[in-house]
Amino acid sequence: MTKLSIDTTGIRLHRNFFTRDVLEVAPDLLGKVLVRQFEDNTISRWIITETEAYKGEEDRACHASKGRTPRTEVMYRQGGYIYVYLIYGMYWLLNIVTGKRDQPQAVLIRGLSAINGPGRIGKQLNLDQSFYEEDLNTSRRLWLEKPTQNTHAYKSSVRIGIDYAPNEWRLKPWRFSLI
DNA sequence: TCACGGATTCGT
DNA sequence: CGAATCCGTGAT
Repeated sequence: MTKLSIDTTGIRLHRNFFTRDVLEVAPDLLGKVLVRQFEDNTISRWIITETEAYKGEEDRACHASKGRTPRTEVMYRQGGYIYVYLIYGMYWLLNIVTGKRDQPQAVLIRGLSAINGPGRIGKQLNLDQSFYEEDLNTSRRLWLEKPTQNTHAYKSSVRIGIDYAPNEWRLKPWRFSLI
């Protein structure tokens, strides 16, 4: 007798979800599921609880404000790629590229269920430079899923750690978190 | 080739 | 509040 199994995993989010404007995608990522398959094939899932939007060359808090460089190159691709970078020589921060091609945007994943702080996320997920430009559509080690039941309520506030940016950009309420 | 500073975190 | 820790960036 064959036993039927029910697939309880969510449905992977694909290109069209990420190719929208970052200010739509950043809050929409709240409640979605980040999935990491490690080297030993174990799979972990977390709910995204906090994000920040970085939008275009005009946004002085966005790395792309320095233009197209080897580091920011991936942000100019269409949505659905991973942008990781090392900060303070210690932490790999996880970003998701959004928007259409040549619209340099990304969402910083700032909080996950049970993991607070972007630096700790990179450590827990064991991220490194090899994740730069990882394709969320096809990757077997990192992707996102739409959960069977979603959460909606969230709040917005100002972004953190960007005191170097002029007030016009520093004060944008582009940080989103589940309530 | 060099100097600077950062989308952070932790301990004092 | 200061240290840890190192690479990308822009200037020399």
